[in-house]
Amino acid sequence: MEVDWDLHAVVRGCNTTSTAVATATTTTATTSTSFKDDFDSHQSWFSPSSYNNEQQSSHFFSLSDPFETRNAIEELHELYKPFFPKSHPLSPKSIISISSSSNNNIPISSFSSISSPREQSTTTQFKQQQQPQPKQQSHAVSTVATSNSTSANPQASRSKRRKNQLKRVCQVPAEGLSSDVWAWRKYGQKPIKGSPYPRGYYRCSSSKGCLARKQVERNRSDPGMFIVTYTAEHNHAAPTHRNSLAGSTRQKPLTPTTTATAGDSNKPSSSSAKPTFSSSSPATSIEEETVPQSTKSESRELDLMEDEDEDDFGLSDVGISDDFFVGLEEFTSGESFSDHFPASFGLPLMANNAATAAGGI
DNA sequence: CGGTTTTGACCTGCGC
DNA sequence: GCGCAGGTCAAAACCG
Repeated sequence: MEVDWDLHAVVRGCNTTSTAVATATTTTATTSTSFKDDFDSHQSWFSPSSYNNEQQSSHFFSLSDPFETRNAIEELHELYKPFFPKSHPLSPKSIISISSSSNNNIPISSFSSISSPREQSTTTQFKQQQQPQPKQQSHAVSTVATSNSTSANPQASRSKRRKNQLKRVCQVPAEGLSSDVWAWRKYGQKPIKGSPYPRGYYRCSSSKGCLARKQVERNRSDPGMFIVTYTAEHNHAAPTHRNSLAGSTRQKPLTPTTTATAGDSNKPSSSSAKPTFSSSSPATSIEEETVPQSTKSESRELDLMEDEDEDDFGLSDVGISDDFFVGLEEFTSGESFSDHFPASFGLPLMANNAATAAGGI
């Protein structure tokens, strides 16, 4: 369907620093739990072929390229930013906040400084491609920024789920997913119409009361990329460690699931995702694999983020405490983390979380 | 034992 | 008002 453009839009927002964004999307996030299979087969996920009309070189996003990794990570950071405490101004670059319906042009900030020329170029292209935006946006966008509207009451939230919810959409390479600091618990998965990949629904497991939610979906046009949509903010500091890994690893050797994804029911897919990857941590999946490389970039991002303004995204509503950041700083400052983890938050856990997040994949 | 993942069903929002 | 699709819930199974 028309979804594709949505994705593009999203991508654009994430990858680009530039502003124009947002036209995008509502349909944002797509998740897929079972990417693993795909990943295995796809070495070049990062290749933004979709971005550049598929003309671009496949390595555009190759892990080997520092820039690319960095980008991915950056994106992640950005995503999280919104959910971070005020103390950390985040740069919105990759995040597309969906705010009022009518806003087609959301200024995205300044992350550009970091972005490599390449990115920009791609971005531009995107814009062009995306221009035609169907009405969907209108509704997607409709989600307003009332930050937590849903949050306080689960019930309430449910009723208004689609209505006024602040969503931040970002496209991230598998790597990026891994960089999620938060612990996410998957509570659902659904096949999305028009998309071969299922969307995974995650909620923050760090705190019971936390309303933060995340949707992970694979980018149809670029299987290597994931579209992550964040809803609501964390009302607590980032977890220092994951609650437990129990169940996280769930591997079913077979996980034939993946196959399904394509279009039909994607249910099974979710299961496959993690296990298969086998990388280091169970929970993690795809993401982990990539993570290591991105490390530095992430730490870097943190710095950047601080400089950035949340306001651009209206992130101010985040309810995270400063403590959270403090902790982050420590991590980031520590070489150990920075070297090994992207850092989105410099937390090792990320990997786990991300994995889950990723989608479970 | 505690937490996560999976999965089907239910509920709600949205478009027509 | 109806139908579709998305989002969430809850039970069962699984894992460390």
